[in-house]
Amino acid sequence: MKADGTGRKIHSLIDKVYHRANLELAWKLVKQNGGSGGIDNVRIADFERVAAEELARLHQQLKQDVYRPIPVRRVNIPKRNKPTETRPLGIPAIRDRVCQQALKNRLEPIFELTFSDCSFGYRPGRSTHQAMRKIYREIMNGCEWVVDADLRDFFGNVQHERLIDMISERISDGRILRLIRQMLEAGYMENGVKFQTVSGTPQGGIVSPLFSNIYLTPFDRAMENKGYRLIRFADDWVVLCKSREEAVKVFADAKVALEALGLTLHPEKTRITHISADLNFSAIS
DNA sequence: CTACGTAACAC
RNA sequence: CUUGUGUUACGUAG
Repeated sequence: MKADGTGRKIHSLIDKVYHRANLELAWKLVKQNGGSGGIDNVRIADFERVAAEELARLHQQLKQDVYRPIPVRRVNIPKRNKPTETRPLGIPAIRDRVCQQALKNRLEPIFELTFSDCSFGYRPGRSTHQAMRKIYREIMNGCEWVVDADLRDFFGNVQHERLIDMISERISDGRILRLIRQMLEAGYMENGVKFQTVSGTPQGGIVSPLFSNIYLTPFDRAMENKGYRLIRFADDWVVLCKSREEAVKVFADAKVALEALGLTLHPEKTRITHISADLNFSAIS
């Protein structure tokens, strides 16, 4: 183990994680089969025995470096605001979710230290409320022009090689890096047909939100280095500007920074506004 | 602070 | 077999 090996090995983190997943599954099972008679103790005991076996197998596979994630199950759900459009979820198997949780537990404390102060999405101790407060503070400082932007299919366009490069700046354990690569390249299953994944990190994966912040941190830094007042929540970000001219420049610079990551702006959800309309992360469009 | 549960919000 | 992360509020038990 190298510099990042100060923490526990990933397979030693599995136990706690699995306990949670175990209970969650047991509960689903009870709800499915129980119905009238309440909790069926026999079924839970039976389930927990199988779960314990699965856990032991997972430990063993990770220790011996023979663990392979299976393709995620893809299901398209309608978007909240627009019922016509759908969003592809990639749902990993329970066993793989357990593994991802253990991975996240290990990666998060390391990468939290590298994240920018302007990043508010999916981060412990940070909320939309805090992001809003920062926006209002900048408006009070005289920033009346708002660049309001969204990335086109961000989760689907994460480039595997770039992401792994970024992770390897802090993680030198080759086993962990191989594990991440396998998760990214596991592919997906839709209507019983297997597809390969050339890019993207599955929406529904436990590590995906963390990956999204790792992937966009170079963008955060690039914008900060230009002196822009960026506030980012996942793939949704705003820059507060003192003039319309500055706002126009933000677009050009953002485009360049995003291009390096293989990302483009969503044209319909990206615009410049003046603070006459109200502003928040939900009512952006 | 931990564990179980409910609800809401963001993406 | 509609997922995930994060935040917040509340209830119960330590």
